[in-house]
Amino acid sequence: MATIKDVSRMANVSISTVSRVINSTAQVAPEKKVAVLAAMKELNFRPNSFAQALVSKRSNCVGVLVGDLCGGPFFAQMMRGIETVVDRADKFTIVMSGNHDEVRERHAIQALLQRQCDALILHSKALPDEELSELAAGSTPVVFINRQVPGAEDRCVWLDNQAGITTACQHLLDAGHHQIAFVTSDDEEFVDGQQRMAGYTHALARAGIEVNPALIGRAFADENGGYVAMTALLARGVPFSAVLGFNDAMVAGAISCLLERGYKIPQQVSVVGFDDIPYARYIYPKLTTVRYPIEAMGGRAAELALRLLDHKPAEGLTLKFEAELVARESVTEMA
Amino acid sequence: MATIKDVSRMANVSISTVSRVINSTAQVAPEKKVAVLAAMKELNFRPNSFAQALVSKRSNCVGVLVGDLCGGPFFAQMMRGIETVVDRADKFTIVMSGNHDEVRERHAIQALLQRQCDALILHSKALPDEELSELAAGSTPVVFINRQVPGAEDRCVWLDNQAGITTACQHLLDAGHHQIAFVTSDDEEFVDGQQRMAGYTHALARAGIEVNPALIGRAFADENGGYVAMTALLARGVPFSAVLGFNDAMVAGAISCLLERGYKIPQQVSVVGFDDIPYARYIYPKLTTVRYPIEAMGGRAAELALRLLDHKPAEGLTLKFEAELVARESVTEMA
DNA sequence: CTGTTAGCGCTTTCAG
DNA sequence: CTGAAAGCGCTAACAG
Repeated sequence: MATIKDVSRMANVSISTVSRVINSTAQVAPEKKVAVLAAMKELNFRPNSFAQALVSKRSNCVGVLVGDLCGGPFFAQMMRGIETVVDRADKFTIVMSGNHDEVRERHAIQALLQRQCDALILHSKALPDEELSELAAGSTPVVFINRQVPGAEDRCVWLDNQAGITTACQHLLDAGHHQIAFVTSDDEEFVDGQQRMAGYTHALARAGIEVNPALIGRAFADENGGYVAMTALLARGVPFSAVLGFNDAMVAGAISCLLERGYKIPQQVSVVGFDDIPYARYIYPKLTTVRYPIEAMGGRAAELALRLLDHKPAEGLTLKFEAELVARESVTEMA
Repeated sequence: MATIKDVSRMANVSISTVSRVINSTAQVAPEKKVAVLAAMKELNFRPNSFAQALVSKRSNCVGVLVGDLCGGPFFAQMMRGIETVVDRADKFTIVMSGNHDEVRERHAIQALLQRQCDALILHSKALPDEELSELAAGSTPVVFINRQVPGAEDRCVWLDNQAGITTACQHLLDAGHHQIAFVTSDDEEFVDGQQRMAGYTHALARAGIEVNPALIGRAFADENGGYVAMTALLARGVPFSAVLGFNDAMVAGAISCLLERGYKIPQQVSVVGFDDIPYARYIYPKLTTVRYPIEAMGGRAAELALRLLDHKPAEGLTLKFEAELVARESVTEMA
């Protein structure tokens, strides 16, 4: 790789001058500028980003902690949102997976910090609030996505889970359903789970319906879990005309289970999911769901991070997002 | 951030000694070692990776070019395979998306190179062979995944597409099907498409069946394309008892179309896909498909890259992979 | 075993 | 407008 020295030699100028044209950090005589540009092209020169980072104390990288890129399209979409805006700012994104594990999340954050990322965007599920707010107090700007860290509310981009489920549930209520089963996560510690449960309870309460515990199925929040939870629900024999799901994945599993047992969807049971994963429209029948605007949220988090690291004011950036209903074919009016 | 100097001062040793304990690059008196370790912990010292990279000419990063992390689980799984082995080697992975676009792929590779990645793993679809082999001839080790670059065969990790489709098709043939439709990509330039088409033709030929062009549906290789292609196929009115798909996504779309029109699957038409995406088992009915071992392939590519950058022999690493049949419920014997 | 020293490639004062 | 020079934090000879 050619260095700045090679360029300066070939262009017959000092390295400072080369540096100036690289960074347009000061005026340079047009003729010299031309010579430098020519030499750069000739030598196929690319400034060494490590040397730049070392001296300028800027890596031009924003580090991102995700759960698991393979767990579904969720994090991939989030990354797309982030990358789009980071890219536009001519910076890089560097990702690490925490796999929802405390030790690994901590390790990943350390690694990101050691790489001197200029800012961090964290989707941490496993780390305690204290640790996170301590991090937020450090010198590197940190923004949290999908989590409300006490004391760092102005750095948290989040979705109103409760309102989202309420929307979904209301849609079912509006269609005349009263016996609505809820298939949800079995992780009691999981804040999203609590909030969504609250949304379900809230919507029902508003409609004057009491929650029937027998209509709540819990399992791991993936397709298989949805299948398992639905199997258990069916075994209880308590009738229901609609199913609300913690997420589309669980709902896909639940639908599989229902279909296998000969239920007609939506004729016999209506179903609504949460997330609007890309496959939602290819599930049979096309899934009515509530859209998790994760890509937009990722973008917003990135904008916030960029503002913070530029010491620009971050006012005017909306941090709270809402899930909107996407009506497709898995819900029908009660007879 | 504390520097090596701070540590050396606190531990009353020279920076060289600190460097030695950091890298265990030479023996250090036990007492001093203890002192250094203590100081490092006390100061929460993390070596500046840019300084390390600058002087040692090693970034400990492997760069990866993917198509689009959001396009489905494919690249995410590939990344998981890669990250697992890169992580084990205590190195980092840095990803960029090329979005199957020539200009962006080129730009991403340049960016990766400028970041002085120690090695590159490329999933390039858009760049011409020449450009790729030129890259491979450069000083940074490059391995290609999912593409056979002439002259760099020992750096290409690939799937035998033709054999995979042949396997899938044979499964249908074995079940007694003779009229097998093929729903495939409409991109004639696309090598994978050509190879899979060849596999279809080959399997049929081997069974003494002539290919009927009216049984081939082409469209963009995603779910929507599958829907479109199937619609067109049905419109032609040529009977078929089974459908083979270019990938699971297309097949999901095709199934949607069939189901909508009241066809029973697999009773009236058997279906087999290609890829075994995670959702394959949640598609209704559970999809019989052929597994694309992309995670394993990613891992293999990473192993190869690691060997290359360590100048270790790469013999013994299998570069060619085969897709294996995963029989589920979307195929049935002909009456 | 240990300290001194010379850079890695680049940015940034500071004098001209 | 331009060049010289001083580092950024670290590793790797090279002498002790």
